[in-house]
Amino acid sequence: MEIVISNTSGDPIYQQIFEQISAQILNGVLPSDTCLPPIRTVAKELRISVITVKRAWEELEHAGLIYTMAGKGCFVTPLQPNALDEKRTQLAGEKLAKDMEYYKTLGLSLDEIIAMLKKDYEK
Amino acid sequence: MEIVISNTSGDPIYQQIFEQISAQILNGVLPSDTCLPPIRTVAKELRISVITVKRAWEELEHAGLIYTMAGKGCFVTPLQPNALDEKRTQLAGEKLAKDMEYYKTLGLSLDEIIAMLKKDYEK
Amino acid sequence: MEIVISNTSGDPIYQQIFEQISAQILNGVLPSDTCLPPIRTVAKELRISVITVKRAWEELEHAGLIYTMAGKGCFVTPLQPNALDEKRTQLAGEKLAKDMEYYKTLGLSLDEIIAMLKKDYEK
Amino acid sequence: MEIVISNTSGDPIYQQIFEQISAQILNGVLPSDTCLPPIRTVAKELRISVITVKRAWEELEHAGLIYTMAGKGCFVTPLQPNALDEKRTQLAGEKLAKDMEYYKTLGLSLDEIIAMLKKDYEK
DNA sequence: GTGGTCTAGACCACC
DNA sequence: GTGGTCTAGACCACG
Repeated sequence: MEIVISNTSGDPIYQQIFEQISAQILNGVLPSDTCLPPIRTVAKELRISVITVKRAWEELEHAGLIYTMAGKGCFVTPLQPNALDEKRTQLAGEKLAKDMEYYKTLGLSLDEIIAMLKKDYEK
Repeated sequence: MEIVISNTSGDPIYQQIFEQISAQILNGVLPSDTCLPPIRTVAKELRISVITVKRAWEELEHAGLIYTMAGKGCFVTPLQPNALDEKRTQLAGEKLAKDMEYYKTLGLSLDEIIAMLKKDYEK
Repeated sequence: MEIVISNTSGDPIYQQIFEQISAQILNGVLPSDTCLPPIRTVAKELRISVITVKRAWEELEHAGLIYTMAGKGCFVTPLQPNALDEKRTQLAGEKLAKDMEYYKTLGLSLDEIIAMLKKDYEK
Repeated sequence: MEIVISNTSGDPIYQQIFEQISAQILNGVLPSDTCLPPIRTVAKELRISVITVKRAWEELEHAGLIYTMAGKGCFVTPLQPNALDEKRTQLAGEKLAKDMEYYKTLGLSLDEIIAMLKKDYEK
């Protein structure tokens, strides 16, 4: 399990953690019922507050990606492969739909967008 | 000149204004040397604070899209068509590059992204 | 707007606040776009931490019952009457379904439950 | 004697056990002086800690539903049928009274509650 | 002035 | 040992 925090990105730390963990769950790196490391351990390793990690864990639980057993730890929710796929495209879809509006008001054509996309994807 | 503000989007108001005006400049709706309306007028019409409009204008000036003549008003910066295009793709490109990272960590393939893109674009 | 906190109930404070405010929104006591009092004010009045109030507000926002405008305050989300009704019965329904299981394992008949219900309702 | 544990319900394990055993005692499935299995056996079968089972047994004893004979085991307390009934309605009544408050603050009418109740009961 | 985030440190319940 | 809750106090962004 790997987490990288950027202090310059502007996004809140708990959200960066959420995005990275959720991605790892959704693309199968963290399989069902995997036990996440204790929040205090993560906090120490990342040199951030326990509260901040907990906040990220809460968002994950709220999104239905992990479940908590008091006194034991937090675990990856068992999800059917198609449920995983659904969540994955849903998460990406929301972001993409929001950005599309902006691209369109900028007057970019669909082809222009796709061209830029391909260029970026290879990096 | 049209601006629509959403209270529920979560984005700060000044940024919503910036995005909409900049888009109108970059896609040619607002041609070179067009005089923008006084910030007090805009503030009244949108029922928001003058400070907020000022902040948006500042961002526009900082981006080199408008220039201010003290006592006279704010005007659209004259730009060569290719300069316009460059800024346009630059702005879109920054956003797109940032989002791409997320799509990739989610494990989406290029084809999947393009498919979703096409679907959204038609709406 | 009235909030009563019980330290003996065992339920966390933020949840008590959430339940009371959500109830007031759902039964129409707090109409659309009502501005909630600042979290610091509520915290002072209830003699609890700002964080605890904020936590309750977050849950309300997550439930789609209020929306936040940074720098201005928090407001009741405008909802169609039927949407209100739907949320209301949904919230109650979840709790009720959970309890029903227990009543059934206790071997209570439907009539027994209804009888107790009527007796309690009048209090 | 059957016990089912849910890791996702959020309720503590010892409480889940308590609710299920107490229900079985109160509705007569476990008659007077029945000997409960040793806590170590239960712990093994459910793959949980002995401490957790012990905790549930303690709650049962505290509720007057079982009694312990050191070195011999735990047994169901002999209760008159009407005493059983009393405890049963008392347990259910406490829960129901608590929930009623919430339903009422949500503005649900008695008829609405009963309607939902009937619908749920059949499931 | 408002809310948004992060911190450090404490106490409790559960296992 | 684990997570759950609450506290007080700080800094920043928005309006």
